[in-house]
Amino acid sequence: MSTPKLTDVARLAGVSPATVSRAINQPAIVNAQTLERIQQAIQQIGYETNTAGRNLRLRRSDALLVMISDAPSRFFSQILMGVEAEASEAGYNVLVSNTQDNPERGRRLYASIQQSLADGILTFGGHNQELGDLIRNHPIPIVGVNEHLEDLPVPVTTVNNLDASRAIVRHLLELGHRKIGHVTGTTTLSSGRDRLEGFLSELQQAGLAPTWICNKHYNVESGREAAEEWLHLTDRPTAVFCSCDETAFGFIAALQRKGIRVPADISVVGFDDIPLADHYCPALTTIRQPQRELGVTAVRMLLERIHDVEADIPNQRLSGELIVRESTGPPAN
Amino acid sequence: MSTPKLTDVARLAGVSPATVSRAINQPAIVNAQTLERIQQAIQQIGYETNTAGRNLRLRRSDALLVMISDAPSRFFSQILMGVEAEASEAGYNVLVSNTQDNPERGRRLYASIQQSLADGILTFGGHNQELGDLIRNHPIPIVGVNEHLEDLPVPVTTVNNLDASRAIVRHLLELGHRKIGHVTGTTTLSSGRDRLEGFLSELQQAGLAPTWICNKHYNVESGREAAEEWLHLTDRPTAVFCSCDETAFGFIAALQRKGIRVPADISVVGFDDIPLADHYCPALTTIRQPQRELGVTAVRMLLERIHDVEADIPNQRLSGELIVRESTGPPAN
DNA sequence: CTGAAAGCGCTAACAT
DNA sequence: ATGTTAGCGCTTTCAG
Repeated sequence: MSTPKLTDVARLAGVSPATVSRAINQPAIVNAQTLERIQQAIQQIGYETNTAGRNLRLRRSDALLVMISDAPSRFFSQILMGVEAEASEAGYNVLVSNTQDNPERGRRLYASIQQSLADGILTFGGHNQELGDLIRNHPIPIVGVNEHLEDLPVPVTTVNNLDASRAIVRHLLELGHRKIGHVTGTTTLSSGRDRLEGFLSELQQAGLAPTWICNKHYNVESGREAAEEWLHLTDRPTAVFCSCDETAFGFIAALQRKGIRVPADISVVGFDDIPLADHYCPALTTIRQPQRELGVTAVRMLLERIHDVEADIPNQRLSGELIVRESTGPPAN
Repeated sequence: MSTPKLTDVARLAGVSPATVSRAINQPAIVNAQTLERIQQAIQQIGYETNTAGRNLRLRRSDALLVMISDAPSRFFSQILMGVEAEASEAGYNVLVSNTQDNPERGRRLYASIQQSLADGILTFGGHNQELGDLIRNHPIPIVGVNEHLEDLPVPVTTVNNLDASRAIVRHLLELGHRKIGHVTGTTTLSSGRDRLEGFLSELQQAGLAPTWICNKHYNVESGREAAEEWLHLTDRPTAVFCSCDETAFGFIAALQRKGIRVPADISVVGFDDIPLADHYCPALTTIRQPQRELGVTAVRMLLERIHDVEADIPNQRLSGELIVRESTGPPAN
């Protein structure tokens, strides 16, 4: 005998299918004894609601779609755990898809919703033109994570990159540094721009100009490349804010290879606080991002959006925490 | 007007719904001109197949479920990318779920299949009793990744941990090391046991006994703890094989903090080849795991399994590659 | 090669 | 409080 269905439960419990459905979805409105009988029948027969049947009837999917880019290393999994936990809590499944870089992306996203493959979409990273056009024409439940989606009417959750970067600069200033540099992240992404802006504005507020701005991306290689540049600088900054931990590691490793000591010769700060940050040598001063919370928040916003696509949902800025470790100290002379 | 359905296309094209269905699913058997007309109608009206409707009818889901544990850092995302790519290629969606540590896991897994939420399951890491009982009673399409599922009749794809570990030991022997130690991974996992076994067997073959076995887990902290132990050893190994890169980093960092130089004072090897390995100081000698390929292979096996649950699918052992970098060298004296 | 009809499993009016 | 009825969108026999 194949998988039991609602009808089987109904027959066994001696009630109509509709009552079983009610017992499952609105137990409150069904007679206590009947409910009891139905629940026993469900147990006995091992009944499980068929998702396809329910979805077809309800015209929804109980699923959230997570769009990721091809570079999921940057604490993607941590955020995903938060997403999964919160979605699961709310009775949603999590679909993962990687068409981020596909030009056809916008159309496919929309299709996912339209064909009730997913009830809402979480998108990591930037966007492309197609997506923009699409969202403007057809409001679909969609929320951005980590990065702003330019001028699109899409609510977004991010860490407060501006404040965090300012805190870093303040920390370095307090240590006595006056010549401070920044290895940027990807500045086509809002996080990269915000971190740069925070860096610049706090410096400016202290009446200082940046000693060095090195335009790079969020990865280890960038750190190594930045180190090469730094070594050739005539006026070297005594402290450098790297836009993410990986970049900081690449930067530090390349410098150490040349005999430069951190923090004795140069102070280095990262951003993210990946697990390794605390165990590097030197342990890395950095910003702790609330990764899991980012995921949780994103899902909450998305669920609101699903509930009411037109709802005005404000962007959420979660605060990062400065973690001071060994990689920063007073300037050399 | 709401989302167009098959009927709308049919009406527009002046054919029956059945023909439209055929045009979509078996274009070959429908008249070329009719097909043309239907395709135009689809374009015009912007039709997308409704997944729930199709799934209900076909009693399947077009989805694969990925079960993950709460510790997804260990190159989880990389493998997931491989999974996503291959699944997507085959027309499947990827669901992510995190009930790994939940004792109710087995039941829920089975439910996922039964209620056609997913057509098959990919499970990362070990298993629990419930899952075992379940699989024995109800064969469901399920494939393991990275770790063997004990004595369960579940095909598994892993890197060849034995051979890789042997290659590491051989490399160290060739450098002249005779006192070699191993910081194990989690030995309740098959990968941890296999790496240990490979280590031991290759040493034995060289007529040597292990100088040091330190029982730990796959994380950075383990590396730090192992370093503490190493420092208190009276007979210190001149080379240590850490069961993963993160452990190696934690180990190296803790040693460097005490003024021990790698590889001058001690050689260290990792396992995995995470992006940072090449950019650490010293760059880490390690085993490169074919992460993406692991994901791809797992999906292929799972699809076979879905096609025929009883099919006899052999385990796949992918080979790892020894990458020699700076963290290993000849022994001190 | 195409159409008519039935039904996958479920839920929500509407009726009692 | 429960049953009856209809139908979500699709595919697939079975006829023609």
